[in-house]
Amino acid sequence: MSLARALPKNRTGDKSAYHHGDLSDALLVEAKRLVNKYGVENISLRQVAVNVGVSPSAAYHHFPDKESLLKAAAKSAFEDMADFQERALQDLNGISALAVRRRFRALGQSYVGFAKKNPHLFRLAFGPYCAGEDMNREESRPWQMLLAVLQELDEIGDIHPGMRAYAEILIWSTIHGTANLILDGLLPVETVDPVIQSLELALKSAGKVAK
Amino acid sequence: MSLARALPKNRTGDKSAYHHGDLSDALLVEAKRLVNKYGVENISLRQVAVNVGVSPSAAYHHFPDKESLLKAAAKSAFEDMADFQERALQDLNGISALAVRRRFRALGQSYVGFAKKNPHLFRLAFGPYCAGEDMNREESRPWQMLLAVLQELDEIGDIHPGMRAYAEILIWSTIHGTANLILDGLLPVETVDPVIQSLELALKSAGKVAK
DNA sequence: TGTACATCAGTGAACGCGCGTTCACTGATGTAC
DNA sequence: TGTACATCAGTGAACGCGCGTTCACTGATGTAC
Repeated sequence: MSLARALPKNRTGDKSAYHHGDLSDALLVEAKRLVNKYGVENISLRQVAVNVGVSPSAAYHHFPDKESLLKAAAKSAFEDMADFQERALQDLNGISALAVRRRFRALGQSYVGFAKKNPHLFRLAFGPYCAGEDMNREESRPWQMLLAVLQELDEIGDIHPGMRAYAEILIWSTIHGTANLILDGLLPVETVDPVIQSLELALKSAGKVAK
Repeated sequence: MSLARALPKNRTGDKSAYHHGDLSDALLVEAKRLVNKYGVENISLRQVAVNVGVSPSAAYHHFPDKESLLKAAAKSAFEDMADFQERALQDLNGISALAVRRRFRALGQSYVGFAKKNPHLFRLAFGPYCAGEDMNREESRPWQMLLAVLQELDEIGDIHPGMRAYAEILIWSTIHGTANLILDGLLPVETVDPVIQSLELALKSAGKVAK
């Protein structure tokens, strides 16, 4: 019995189960696992199937082709990141200015934190397999979380009126850029805190921009 | 005679030349061309060689393996971007505050402009083939250009002392993030100008950040 | 409750393919005398 | 200037490989009567 075969084949643990039970999900999970380990360009449908304990052709009953599987994985990875950020905010309740600012920082830190912890998943979530079509910024959870925290930040007077309009986009770009540059080895991890602090500073008080 | 064979084989145009003349460079150029057309994960050493009019094995006299060729291409793509930015600054001389600010904007715009124009090359330049080892931020031309312009911006009083320390990193992160999000289809191209303007605003005047 | 049968979700062999790389080779070039 | 020869930079056939996908199949499941 091969190692791969020894993996559980279904939810109920029925050893002789011919049908997997939740193959669709199992393939997705294993695909993400392999992507995170080797990078999206280094994984094969066959490997995913074999690791799940199923023949490669079985996957075609659940996904029309490899690309579909990877797209599903990308979408799921994006949600994983949103979960990760949500967990980071979980214990930071409170309505004090201090609490609000802590939430703002946690949002940025968790964004970069997820990328650092799961670089290949992070790349998958944003790369060509997710971008476009059904991926909508406005409706994504990370975006919504950012909107909410900025709203709070605004309410405690931490956002200068002149900075309000493009605050979301400025912040998202900055944090996303920081995450990417860190993954590329072009910025050290330590830069994330100063960057976030600079953003706070920038939001709080801004003069008029010259022509 | 195949189409590929019809390509010029050397610099002097000698039709019957057995030796190419500058195969190393030709491979590099063609590799970049193909990457830019199909993305780095979709090109093969063989295709590069054939397009240049040479047998696949010939490449091994110039690069130990495919990875080396791609690394060289990545490095070259990065320099292409620097060239692109330099050209953008070329006609923006002058020492007036207005001229300085124009240069600052041009730097950001050309960064995103290059990415937009050559998305796959941009990704190659930053992806896993360039990151790390001999890629040094401090010494890279884009970084040096940014340093210079920020210095100028500082001299005309457009940078609040509190923002000076991390200005470079903040700006690079932001512009890099904007470029990436645009390529991913998560931000429209039009956001680049507001983002740059927000940055200017942010730099110019910043209060103290609360604890 | 038992049986017939349609449907679902697997198997496993096979396909053709293009890939990176190796190897023995050979034509062209440049240098020493 | 001519010749011998080492070196350089190509060729092309071959290697083994793993890939995505297809196909005819079959075991398991669920439903109608």
